Amino acid sequence: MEPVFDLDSSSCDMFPHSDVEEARVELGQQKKRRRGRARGEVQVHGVRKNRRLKANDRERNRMHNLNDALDELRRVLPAFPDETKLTKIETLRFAHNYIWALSETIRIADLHPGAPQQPASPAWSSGSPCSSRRSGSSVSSSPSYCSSPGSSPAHDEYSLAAFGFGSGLF
DNA sequence: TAGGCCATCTGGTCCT
DNA sequence: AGGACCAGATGGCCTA
Repeated sequence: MEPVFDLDSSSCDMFPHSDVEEARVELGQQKKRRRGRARGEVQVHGVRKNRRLKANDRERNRMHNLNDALDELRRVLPAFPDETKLTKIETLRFAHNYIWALSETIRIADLHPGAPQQPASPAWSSGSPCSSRRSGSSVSSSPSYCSSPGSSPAHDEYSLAAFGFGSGLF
């Protein structure tokens, strides 16, 4: 039922256009092969096709910008030695927890000006957010992640666990 | 091989 | 009218 188009071959002549080929070459140069739904699955012609191709281009750029922003976010988050890159959802959740933990640090410092403070950026000596993330349990279903706006990621302790360390990421 | 993650395409909707 | 944003669909890559 589903039309099959081989994107890596030139057998798809639904869009036998040079701009398509250029995009393919460009993407290839960018180390990423074109993936996902085959272009030309839905027939579009003339001006409409042109608009579609431009819209695809913009959408691609938009997603690239979004990914760049995510990379920026990964860079300012505490790094993990020899760790693989956080996934998108992990990055967002970790950032959420991290911000919360920093806020807590400030709050506690305000409450107890003289007391020694936990470092805002603890040394990641043990555990990692990724060590368990690909081992069975889904990140998105992790029980320790709190998505409700008013509550904290970890209510009863301020520790690495607050960042999602230890028992799964979040 | 199944499941997770991701890039891309696509059409719809909203905004300028 | 055209661009931005969004969600669904699709299929490739990778790991357990």
